[in-house]
Amino acid sequence: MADRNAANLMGRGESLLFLTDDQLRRGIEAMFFAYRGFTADPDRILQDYGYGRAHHRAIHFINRAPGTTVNNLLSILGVTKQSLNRVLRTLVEDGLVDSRVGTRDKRERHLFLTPKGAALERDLSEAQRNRMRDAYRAAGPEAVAGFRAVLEQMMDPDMRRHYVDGGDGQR
Amino acid sequence: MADRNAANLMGRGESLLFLTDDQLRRGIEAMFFAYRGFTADPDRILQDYGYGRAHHRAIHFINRAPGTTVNNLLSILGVTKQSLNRVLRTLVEDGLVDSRVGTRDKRERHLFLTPKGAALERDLSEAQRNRMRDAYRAAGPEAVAGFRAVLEQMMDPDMRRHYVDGGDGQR
DNA sequence: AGTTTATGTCAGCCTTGTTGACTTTCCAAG
DNA sequence: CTTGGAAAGTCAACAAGGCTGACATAAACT
Repeated sequence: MADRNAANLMGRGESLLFLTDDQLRRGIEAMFFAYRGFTADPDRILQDYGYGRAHHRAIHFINRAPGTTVNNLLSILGVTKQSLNRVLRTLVEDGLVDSRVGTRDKRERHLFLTPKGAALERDLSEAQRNRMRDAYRAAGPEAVAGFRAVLEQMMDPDMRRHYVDGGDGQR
Repeated sequence: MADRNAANLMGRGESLLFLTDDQLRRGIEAMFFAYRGFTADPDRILQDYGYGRAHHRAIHFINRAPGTTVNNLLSILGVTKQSLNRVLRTLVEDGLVDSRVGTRDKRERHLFLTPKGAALERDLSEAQRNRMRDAYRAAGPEAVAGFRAVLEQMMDPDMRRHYVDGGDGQR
């Protein structure tokens, strides 16, 4: 606690990186402010439908891995099944998600977006992609690799696997 | 909508960046998973105190700019005063935050961390800094610059000012 | 057949966001 | 010196989306 401005020499032979507390604080605040920007556009769209971020997340990952089970979704989203169920139920009721009983294991439900659900997904992801693309463009190509590298390190190790492979369908 | 895998040539003469929908999707998911990791450690600590993320955010920005007013905090946090007030009230009641009536303008309240509040702040920010430092180290120095550059672009423009300058105290 | 495990559902609670209505305190302009 | 408006705070009601606990059903394993 005495030497709060300790410098750090990186072992990669590339350059000197000063990880002062103030540098780290800026990184922390950058995450906070950027995440707000990141979710702002979808949030606006969702409001028109009476949905929230939880619905967006469910729709996103069902779209990425059609036919995924509820349990798989749970492990990705990191919420309780009760919490997810509430969101899923409204999406099924509103005809955005199709929930089909598993053939191999009838305990499971396989989830799919209906055409209506896929339409909303496109709206949401297009807005988010546009924001991401603009940020990438303004920051430049080298920045993108660094961005992804740091974020990947910031994840909990368990989550990294959901991130790297595209997420299984119904195997 | 026909050409979903459109390639993008960056105008910087540096390199070719392929911003496919899949590349952008990975960036989006990286943000989602990384933000969870980013908040996981503080969330655990806060639970012991019966506080939530809203308390953390208030404590963080009061620490960064001691003597800041409620209104300034509102513009940084982007919530309603009723929402912030509830959080602030519990922090004052619990003796973590000191709310002093302004001398120049007695309508304003200037906010400070008490020693007890500063202690919790250190706990929280130390955990978060450790996570950030580890991620930086593993990703390497070049990555850090890119990380910060992309995040800065992802913020809403209004927020960038709170990010760049350290945040005013009582001017 | 009976127990255990996996999965999904229902009910109720908490935090933290929202809006709306209102009061108090104060500064500053007419 | 009065009045208009900004800053701060309060109360009430509500919604989203976390949580835990209790429970139902299907499948799997003795």
